Amino acid sequence: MTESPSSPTPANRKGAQKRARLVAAARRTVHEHGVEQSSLAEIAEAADVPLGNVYYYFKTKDDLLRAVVENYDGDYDRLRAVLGRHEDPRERLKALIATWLMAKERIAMYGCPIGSLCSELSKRDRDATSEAAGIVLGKLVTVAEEQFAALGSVDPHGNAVTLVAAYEGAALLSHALHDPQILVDHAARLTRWVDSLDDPALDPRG
Amino acid sequence: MTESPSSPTPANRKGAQKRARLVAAARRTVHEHGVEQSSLAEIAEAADVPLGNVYYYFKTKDDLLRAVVENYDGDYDRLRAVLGRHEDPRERLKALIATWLMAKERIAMYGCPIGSLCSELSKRDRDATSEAAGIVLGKLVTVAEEQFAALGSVDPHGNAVTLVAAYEGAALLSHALHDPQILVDHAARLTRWVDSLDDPALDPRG
Amino acid sequence: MTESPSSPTPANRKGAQKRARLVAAARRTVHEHGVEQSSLAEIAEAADVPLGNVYYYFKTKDDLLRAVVENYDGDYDRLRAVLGRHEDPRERLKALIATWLMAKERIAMYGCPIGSLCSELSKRDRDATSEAAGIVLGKLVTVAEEQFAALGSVDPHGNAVTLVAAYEGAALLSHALHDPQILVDHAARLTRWVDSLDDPALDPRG
Amino acid sequence: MTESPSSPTPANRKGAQKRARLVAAARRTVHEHGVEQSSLAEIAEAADVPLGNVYYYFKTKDDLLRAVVENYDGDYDRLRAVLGRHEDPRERLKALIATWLMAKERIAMYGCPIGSLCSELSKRDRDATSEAAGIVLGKLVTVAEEQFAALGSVDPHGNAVTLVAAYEGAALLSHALHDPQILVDHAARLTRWVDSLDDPALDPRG
DNA sequence: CATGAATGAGTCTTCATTCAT
DNA sequence: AATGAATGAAGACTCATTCAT
Repeated sequence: MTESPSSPTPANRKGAQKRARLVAAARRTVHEHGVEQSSLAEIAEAADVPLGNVYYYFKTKDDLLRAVVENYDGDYDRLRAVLGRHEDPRERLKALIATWLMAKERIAMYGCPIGSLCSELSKRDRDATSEAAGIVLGKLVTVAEEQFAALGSVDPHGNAVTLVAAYEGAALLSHALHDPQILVDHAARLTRWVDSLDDPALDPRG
Repeated sequence: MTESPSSPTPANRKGAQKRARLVAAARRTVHEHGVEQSSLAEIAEAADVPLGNVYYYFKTKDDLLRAVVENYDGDYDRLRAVLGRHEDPRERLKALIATWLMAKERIAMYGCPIGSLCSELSKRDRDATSEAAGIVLGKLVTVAEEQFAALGSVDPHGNAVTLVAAYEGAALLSHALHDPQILVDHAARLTRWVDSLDDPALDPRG
Repeated sequence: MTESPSSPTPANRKGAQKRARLVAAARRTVHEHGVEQSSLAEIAEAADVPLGNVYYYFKTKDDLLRAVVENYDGDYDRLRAVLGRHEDPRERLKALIATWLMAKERIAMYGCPIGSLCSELSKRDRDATSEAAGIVLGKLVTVAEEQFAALGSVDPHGNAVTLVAAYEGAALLSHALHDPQILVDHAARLTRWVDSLDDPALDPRG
Repeated sequence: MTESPSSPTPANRKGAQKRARLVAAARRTVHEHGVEQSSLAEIAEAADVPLGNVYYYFKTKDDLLRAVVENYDGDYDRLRAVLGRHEDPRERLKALIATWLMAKERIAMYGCPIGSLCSELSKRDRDATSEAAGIVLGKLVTVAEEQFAALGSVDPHGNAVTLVAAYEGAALLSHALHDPQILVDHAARLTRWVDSLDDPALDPRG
């Protein structure tokens, strides 16, 4: 074996599919049951892959978890594409908030996938893995920051952190209290905030 | 074994101490290493209690976790006492925010103890246990809500949820990005917000 | 759990017995089948201990192996006692050689237990463990060295190394060729050599 | 698959090369890491042969190990050629001893390749394989025996066994104690012994 | 009440070997 | 002949829980 097929070429179509299936199954299972509660056996079965075969694609469980994080990372490409449809940065921010709303049921049921992944991975030893999730969350901040900067915000980073923190907090509460409405209300509030941003006097960071 | 000594009388002082030591050790260990990473053996050792003896005080690991949650619940009594020192509800809210700041190092290192406990317990099977943590978080909302109500807020619950969510989100980001400053900044922002509340026109929920 | 019972006190007689049984079973199994071929399950069964219980006494397989090495180390106390029965160092050396002869059948069948353990452990990663066996072999050299020194040898260490090497080599050949006679012949040769030592002119190292 | 190409003809030059590469890689890996620690995947990668392809050349791992033993066996042809350069059998024996000295660093690091292979293979089930290594060691004895016979020794076989055992023992000790000097000293001692052989009175075998 | 010891199901991981193409 | 992929049987190790004393 030369190397684990981290980036499968079109040559091994079927292999790439299986790998993708494993990552998808892991992503779903980990979101629903948590990192420690998701055994490789369970993930393998969900992906319809024999347990022993998992190790052909991922050397360790941490390796698979890293692939899951990378998979979330890949979501940002799609997110940017969605945001790109809007000219106005304010609209882009509102579109970002809207994406959270779309997943409100799953979030209320299982929490924010990235937020809880960060939480759980940070409690694991392997450093590389636990850092990865934080980086992904950092990218979310960056995406928001770009919009705030385009809006001419005085403190784009601060605004972005505020926005993401508000979302993560709402997701956590919504999950803890089993109340999707919290997410809805928060999304509305954040949308209103974004709408008010052209008036610097109303910036809550002001 | 007749019954678990949930409320130890003065008769078994030593027993109560042991129980308290176990809960304290579990609280600390679980915060630092996570629920699944904290074995009963580890907790027992940290509490200096023989492993076999743990089961006299707690029938199962879930039982111990529930006691930890109750222990956090007990913190509210102390919190109310602290807040009670101030007449002005606005000062009380600011005192609440200040308590978060005091723990900023541990929070940046291990996350909000209650928030991450909620997250982790929700992924466990046993329903009773997983609910418990959410209730504690709900109480934090209630404490804040009381102050907002005293302030004459139009939507005290909404304000309270906003406040707690902002804190939990900031804690999560601060933890994920290893940056205590995020908590500091957020505390300042929230304090400013509370200060602005006497003018209903500035309520961001307005 | 405070600590693995590395040195069981008389208090836990039964536990100490079990531990000893495990070490004895491991010693036998490892000698006969080799380190890698001896699974903990096999050893546990040979010791009549449930597999899961093994880990109460030894945290890892390496830990158990280390105990086996220490067990061989303990043999030297008995060996010294045996040698102590003789006044003349020459007689002691001959007694040492005689002990090898007594085990000739097992040696021809499975090799020298210490020699092959050294060989096998050196191929394992964990340093502490692989060093241990070498130390035991070193002690055998030391025991011999003391006798050569008492004999007034010019190079007691060199003589001791020669003696032990001759034994280990004979054991290896005897094992590889399935011929206990090699050990017998070598023992005779070494005995003759020891007998000739009073005459320095005949020292082959001379 | 028709038959394993045990003796590859010029027709499949490339195949023969691959096979040779596999044996060489296995020989090196097995010497350094041991039989059980050397996985086929590791050997295949060291030989730059795809794992799946190994089984075209060797039906099983034991098969490959047998080829490694045969490869050591082939070394004797070269050894005889080297010894053949000397007329005097005494010189030949000294040349044999010199070959051991040349490898002293690797021997001190990993043990005698043949000796440890014998040790390890004898612990494996498959009889055919475990015998093979012993045979190779036996050939070494034979080579030495021929020289002793040519010298007119009274007990050429005994002398040969003594010589090889001395070497194997020295290799084992040198390896166990991480001391190449042991090999150097022993080589010197054995050389002196060989030099003294014309005088039967000095034969330590008496 | 206390506790050293036991238990057994479950988890990750490795690897020789086989198979489909 | 060649090879990427598959497979399944172990093996080491963990841990909540129970038991005997």
